[in-house]
Amino acid sequence: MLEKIHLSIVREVERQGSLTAAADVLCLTQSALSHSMKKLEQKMGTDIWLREGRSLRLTQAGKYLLALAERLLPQLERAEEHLKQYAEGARGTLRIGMECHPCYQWLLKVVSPYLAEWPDVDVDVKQKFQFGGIGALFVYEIDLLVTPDPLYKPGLRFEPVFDYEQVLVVSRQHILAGSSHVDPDQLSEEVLITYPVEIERLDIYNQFLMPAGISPKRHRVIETTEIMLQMVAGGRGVAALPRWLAEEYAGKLDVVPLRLGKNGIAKQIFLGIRESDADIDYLKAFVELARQQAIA
Amino acid sequence: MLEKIHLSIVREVERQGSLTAAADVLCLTQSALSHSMKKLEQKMGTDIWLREGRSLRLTQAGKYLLALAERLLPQLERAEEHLKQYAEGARGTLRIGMECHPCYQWLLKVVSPYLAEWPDVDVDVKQKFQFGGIGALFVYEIDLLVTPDPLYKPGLRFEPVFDYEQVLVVSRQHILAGSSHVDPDQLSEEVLITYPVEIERLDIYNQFLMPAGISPKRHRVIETTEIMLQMVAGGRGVAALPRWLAEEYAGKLDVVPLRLGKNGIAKQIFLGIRESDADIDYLKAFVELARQQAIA
DNA sequence: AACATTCAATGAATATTATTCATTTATTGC
DNA sequence: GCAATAAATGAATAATATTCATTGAATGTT
Repeated sequence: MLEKIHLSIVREVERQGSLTAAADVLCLTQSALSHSMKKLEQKMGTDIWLREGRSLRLTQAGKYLLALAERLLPQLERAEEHLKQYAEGARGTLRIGMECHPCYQWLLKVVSPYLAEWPDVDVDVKQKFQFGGIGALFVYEIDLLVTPDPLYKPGLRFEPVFDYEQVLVVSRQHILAGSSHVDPDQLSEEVLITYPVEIERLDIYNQFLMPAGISPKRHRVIETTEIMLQMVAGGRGVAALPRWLAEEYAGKLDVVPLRLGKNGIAKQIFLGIRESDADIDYLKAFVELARQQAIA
Repeated sequence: MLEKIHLSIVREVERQGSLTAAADVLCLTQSALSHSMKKLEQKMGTDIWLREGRSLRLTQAGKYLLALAERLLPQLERAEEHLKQYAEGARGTLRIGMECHPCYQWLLKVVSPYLAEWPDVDVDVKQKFQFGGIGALFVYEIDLLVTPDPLYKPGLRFEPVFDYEQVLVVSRQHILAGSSHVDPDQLSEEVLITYPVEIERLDIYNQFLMPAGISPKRHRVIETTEIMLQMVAGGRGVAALPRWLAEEYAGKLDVVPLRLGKNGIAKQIFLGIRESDADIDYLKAFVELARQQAIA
């Protein structure tokens, strides 16, 4: 009744702007699409498009179908790929979602031994999700979520794999460089460099600056850790990063880590999976490996 | 390539136990199913079933397809119904999920004026979800979630609609009936009656008894509010319920509400929707009506 | 051990459905 | 007003799904 082809047509017409153009992409004729959709409209008893002049505008029903298509087609397409992977003897693809910028460096350390141990599993890392990491897990967009922000909900399972301290990184020439720790007000005249994330999600804001009612002089956003640390080393600002990351770079660049507040900011990284995937061997193995890597 | 029919076959074979039986249900012949699946297996290059004697056992690829089928087919089926509803001039079905037992009584008060105001919208209430209410929202199993437990995540939007106090309900003959409030230790010799929910999710446990290290003498589980209150009135135990609910029954049954602890337990009901649904008029209207009802 | 059943697979025949081709109609831009 | 573009339509055809009739293998029965 409602078939995959209908969803494909609705999606492609939306992308291409016309039946004719969509037909080209789908390797069919305009006539074929027209007939297919006409039949569907008749069966369902409702129009999908309003014929306005020589173009089509989605009806409410059509919009509904479009949303359905955008949601289901990727899952079907992925399924086909997945089946072909099985055919090649591969186990599948482990799709990892990252909700935590600096975790990327840590992840790399886990992924390389993992790939060696599981030659028939591919790893794919995604960083952008329409509905956030949790949503991506729920809708099977990813299989594993790396996040500092776990969520104990039915259907999902989170496990801490790594503890670390979030520290301030400053240039070795910085006035604060020798201090045992920094207080919030010492940052009021600094340029703070962070990853491009909503402010509320930054620990240095909600656990350090905000409680003290302090704002930095300026806030700069930078995508990559390397450049961020280059900037810090050059005295262009300060950044908040995991201590292990800061120490790794301390050899190469003129940067030093500083404790945030007297007690420091303690953080954890969690791995989240769907409960129903809990006994997939190659997934379990990844979590296990991550935990070991964290200890080493 | 991978079509709806393949998913239907995999699901139905699993349900019926054989190709032949599945064929009957699907109004096709055994041969048709065999040919269809064979073609898929050839295209994908992987078997879906292992032929064991005269029966079929799913391969790993097959299990994957089964999971996909169980996930996608309901959405496709729902879509067909939905389109037909559009055809009949109806607006659609508002599927409400409930994660909060006593909310049911409250919901009824909102639903009846809503149905009157929106004659072309159907309302459907669900209470059981494989992946919890949040999961159900994410996978389009429901459109609206009624819960005391909101979750501010991208893709979802929660809104408080109703404040109330959670109180202890006891029989009018109970020794505590005259007290201004109850303390945790006064429940150590009581039978506590609750809805069938995991203990950790009950406020009376995690906000009242557990912090004090107290357990009730016994814990009984009852599905319906009426029976629960009948039991309480009969002196068979005590229950924790919203104050407004308790007061509603106080006229009919010999029960009295008691504050839990000196300050009482304050609760809120939230309505959650998908962000992408935020401008669907009949959904907005429901949330609006719920808020008004709460004030009245 | 023989026989009847049950089930899936298979190849060829057939029915069904999807797609194209050739046109028509309507709209838009020039 | 004319060319260009887009969708719809009906008939012809191609593609495909489905059935029919049969086989072979496994299971159950006497």
